[in-house]
Amino acid sequence: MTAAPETVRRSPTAPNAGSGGPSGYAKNTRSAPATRFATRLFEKQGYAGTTVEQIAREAEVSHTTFFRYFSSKEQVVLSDDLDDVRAQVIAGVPPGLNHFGFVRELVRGLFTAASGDPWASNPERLRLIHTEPALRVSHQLESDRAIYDGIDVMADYLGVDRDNPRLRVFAAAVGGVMFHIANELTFIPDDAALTSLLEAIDLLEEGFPL
Amino acid sequence: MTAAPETVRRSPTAPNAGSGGPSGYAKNTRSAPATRFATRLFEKQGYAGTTVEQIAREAEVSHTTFFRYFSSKEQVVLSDDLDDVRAQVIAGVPPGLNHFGFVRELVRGLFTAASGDPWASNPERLRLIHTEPALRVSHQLESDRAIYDGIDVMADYLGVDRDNPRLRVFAAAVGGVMFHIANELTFIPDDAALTSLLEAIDLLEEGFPL
DNA sequence: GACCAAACTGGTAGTCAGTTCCACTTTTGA
DNA sequence: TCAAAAGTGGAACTGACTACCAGTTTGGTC
Repeated sequence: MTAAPETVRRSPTAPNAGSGGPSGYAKNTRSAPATRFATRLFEKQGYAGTTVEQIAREAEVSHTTFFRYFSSKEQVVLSDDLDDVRAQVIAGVPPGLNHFGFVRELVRGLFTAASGDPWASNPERLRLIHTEPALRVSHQLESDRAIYDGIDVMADYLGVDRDNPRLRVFAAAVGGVMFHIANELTFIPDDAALTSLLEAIDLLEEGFPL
Repeated sequence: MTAAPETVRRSPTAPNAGSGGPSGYAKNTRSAPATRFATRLFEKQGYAGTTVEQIAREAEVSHTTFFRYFSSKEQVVLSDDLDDVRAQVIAGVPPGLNHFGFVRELVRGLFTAASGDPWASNPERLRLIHTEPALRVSHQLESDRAIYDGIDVMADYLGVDRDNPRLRVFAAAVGGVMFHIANELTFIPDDAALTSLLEAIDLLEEGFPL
């Protein structure tokens, strides 16, 4: 019955902000240092082999404080600060497209946003998400939530009912495909990766000839 | 560096087998009692509100023993004994179909198998998987693995390369769609549910007209 | 500059999942 | 019948995560 603790993202003044030199990541300014230390430790000792205690020690905070900034160990890796950018991308899709056009614009925009952000496209981060089951699972859950939100947005955009079963199945197919490709690619977000994503959407539109 | 503990499924003689009366589930005979007690407790106290300790006590085993039969708390809910049946279904798909035909047969067969198994189609079980984030996520991860295996099977069946990107994207789309529908439906596995699944495949084949 | 409330912090002391180790008992089968 | 194999429980541990609480820092305000 315990309420699921939502992703904590308070706005404290600065947990230890100065102690790590200039950040280098566009990530949340406050929690960036812990994130950087964590990534370094994971790289050296593996995800499971690194304790929250160690991360906290490196970042020179207590583990209590660590959990004030990240709702779980996983969130050090998963969380980014792209929510606003994502919202902008969604709002910026030009009107008049059909469902495939809408999705293509969305994919292009979100991809560009992610690859422009050093933390979101950090290769070690992506490797961890790809490799570590716990991370992969949570990441997938978050992606699912995003897709569910996306369905509503797309329904409004297209002027169809949010419960339209065809739309929902369409979104599920897109989601499945995007997620699959994101996991297949070693995921250095370059042009080739974007091309793969868009070609997959072409396949959907063509009804999957083999 | 700790190796991920694979889903434990030993074959012990009988952890407490007699103590619960005749099973009623087709589930693994040995672990069935614990499963049943667990389900009952989850129903009463919620998933998070029930400790492994309590389940073990109800089943009259130690918590050590509990973890010998289930690799995690989640597995009490998730695990089933349908692996053999699933393999039979896959092997039984008649030859000569194209990729859509193959998938339709597979869905039909797997659906029938699952709905014929009292534990796999147990409504409380499905409700828990649907409701509890941790369960939902692990379940999805397992399904992902199944789809990856399915890709290889389908590639062999169709006589195309296992790395064929079109095939892989196709499988991902099918997986996404099936999973979505399985989660949308309150999932009493009746004829209507099977129809929804098959109609979703039709949509894929038609290239998603809206 | 003194003062107060709000925001942050670290420490302690939990709970619970999951693992390891070991000694003991039961089952099995030659 | 007796030894190996399989199964079990207990104790002790690790690590994520929470609740509580007392102390410090910060940001206005007069």
